[in-house]
Amino acid sequence: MARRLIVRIGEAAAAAGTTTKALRFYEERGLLPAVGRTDAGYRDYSQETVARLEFIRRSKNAGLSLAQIRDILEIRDAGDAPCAHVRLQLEQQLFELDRQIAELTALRNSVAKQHEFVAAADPARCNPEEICSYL
Amino acid sequence: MARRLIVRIGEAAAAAGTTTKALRFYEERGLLPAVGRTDAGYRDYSQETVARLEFIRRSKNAGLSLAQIRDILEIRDAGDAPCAHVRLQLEQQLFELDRQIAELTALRNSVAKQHEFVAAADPARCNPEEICSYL
DNA sequence: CTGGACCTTGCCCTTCAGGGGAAGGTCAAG
DNA sequence: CTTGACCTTCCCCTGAAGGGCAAGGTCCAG
Repeated sequence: MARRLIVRIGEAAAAAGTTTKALRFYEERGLLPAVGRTDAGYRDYSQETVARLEFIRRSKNAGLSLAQIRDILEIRDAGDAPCAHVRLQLEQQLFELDRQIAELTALRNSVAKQHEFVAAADPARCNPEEICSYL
Repeated sequence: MARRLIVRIGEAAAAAGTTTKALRFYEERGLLPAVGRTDAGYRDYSQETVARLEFIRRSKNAGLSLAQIRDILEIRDAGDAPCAHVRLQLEQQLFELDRQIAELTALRNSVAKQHEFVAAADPARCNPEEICSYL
């Protein structure tokens, strides 16, 4: 049986489209389990871990935080299907995104109004004591 | 002529609805000019500075950064009306807000789609090797 | 004259997801 | 044998806008 060559951190990082720094950081944050080591102390990643990195990348694309991703991974590691939890996370994420969008939109409208005023303004009528009357 | 009593930092902060820490920070960042001191070294704020703090608060409400606010203040301090610059800042701010809103909206739509899938999912059909097929 | 409320500077801490770089060990090729 | 490309841990830095706390000085009322 052809034992797989070891997968060093740089290789795993490149395969996952990220950096060695990120991989160590994920490990520290509990997203990657304690990984095997060579005699010299080099990390040796399995194919499984590489798949895990794929998952992490997809989750990040959905805007999940590392903490949220870690929670999902923990459920899967406990042997359960994380579907229900993932659904909850996505619901919260939707809620949060809606909140942020609403907040930014409100700010945008307010700023647009101020911009209208200042665009129509006569600098000579600005009161220096207010610094700028349109803000 | 009744000389005004000194306005200490705590008083000025309270009047502006902020904290002493913020006032020292603004000074350090160049938003407040070097302020008068009493013999004991206490800062003594003038009525002008309090008006300046009002302006800073209004600008922050428009989502401007301290750096942007400082630039506007510098123009006013140079003796010019900052209208044109303020208009430019507001335009950039609008542009930036639109960009952020578009980005969040795109993410929201993508997440909504994933949520739909996971909500209709059968946990038994989840492939453990992918962690979660819906992310 | 003493207590408490205020002020001063200076220093570290916070969130997030790593990045940069030092000091030192290891591995394969020439 | 050496060189260069890897790897290890450790520690500090980023950005925004301050917050918290310590050690010490000051002001005012009782």
